[in-house]
Amino acid sequence: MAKALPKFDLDSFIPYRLTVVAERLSNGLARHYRTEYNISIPEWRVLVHLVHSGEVSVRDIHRRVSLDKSKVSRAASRLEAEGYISKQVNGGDKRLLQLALTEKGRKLMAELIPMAIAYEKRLERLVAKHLSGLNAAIDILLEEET
Amino acid sequence: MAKALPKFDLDSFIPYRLTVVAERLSNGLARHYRTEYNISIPEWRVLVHLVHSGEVSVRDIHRRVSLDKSKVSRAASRLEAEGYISKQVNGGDKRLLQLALTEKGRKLMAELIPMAIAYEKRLERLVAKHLSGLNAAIDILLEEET
DNA sequence: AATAGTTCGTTGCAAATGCAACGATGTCAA
DNA sequence: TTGACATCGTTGCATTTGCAACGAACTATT
Repeated sequence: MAKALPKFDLDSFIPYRLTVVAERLSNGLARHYRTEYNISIPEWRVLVHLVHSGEVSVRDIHRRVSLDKSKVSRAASRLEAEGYISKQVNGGDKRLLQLALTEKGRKLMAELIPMAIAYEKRLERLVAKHLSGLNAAIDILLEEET
Repeated sequence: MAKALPKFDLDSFIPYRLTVVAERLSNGLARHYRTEYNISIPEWRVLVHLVHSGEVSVRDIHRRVSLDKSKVSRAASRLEAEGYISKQVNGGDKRLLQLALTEKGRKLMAELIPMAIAYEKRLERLVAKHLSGLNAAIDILLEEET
């Protein structure tokens, strides 16, 4: 006879639930700008960061938007190849890059951002009643190390 | 002159926030059972599903646990190679497999599940005040198609 | 019984990922 | 100045991923 294992329900397990819901939402949004603009999620994050941040290094982005620096580097290369951003070495510290949106990149974001905002508004309407609880919980979990 | 782009803050963007927090929590937990037992997240999900589900096909797990069927298939192969689960063809419908925990697998889960429960309790304590809002919001987002 | 269509699990493959190593550059102390 | 050490962005590489295609097995219609 096998001894009984502790009861455990994956469906109510917070890490699992968060992963599944995050995948759904990210894919839902990514579908929009992936199929129409051929932009991946790492690329999207880099672009977003550049919108309001002037000239910025790979390291800045890496720290700021939760992306491995190799991801940032590769995303930046693709974006530069597409003409959405410019890359140049910093005058002061030559190890650093200065990434910035090009005009083409700015035009792209002028389309993508409203789309993202609309998506977000829709989500917020959906969870309206529990939005503050959701955000408070996420904030707590994000502060917690590990 | 560049025209101003719409204001957009990634840090308050729900899909982004959920992705980051989900990654943190999953990695936090996975570190435990990856380094000590060499079990990946897909493997973990398969195992969990088998605990309370008797004999089950790849398709069942795929649908139940939000894993691509190729992921389930590969996870199952690894778990079988390690001796944690058994695989055999269903007598009735020979396309289907019957996956089941072995005794070794059951012993493994007798250690992993309490660890997961402890982790979850800790998370629940952290967000205690906002737990119901968090769960309600996730439920809503999960129901929503896309 | 034969055919067409569906579903099962596996596999091939291109792309993405995580991580460590690397060269180049910068910092700091002796 | 020199040398040891840290940091920047890139790259190499093994692993994982997502997706489509596949053979095998089942179903349904004729």
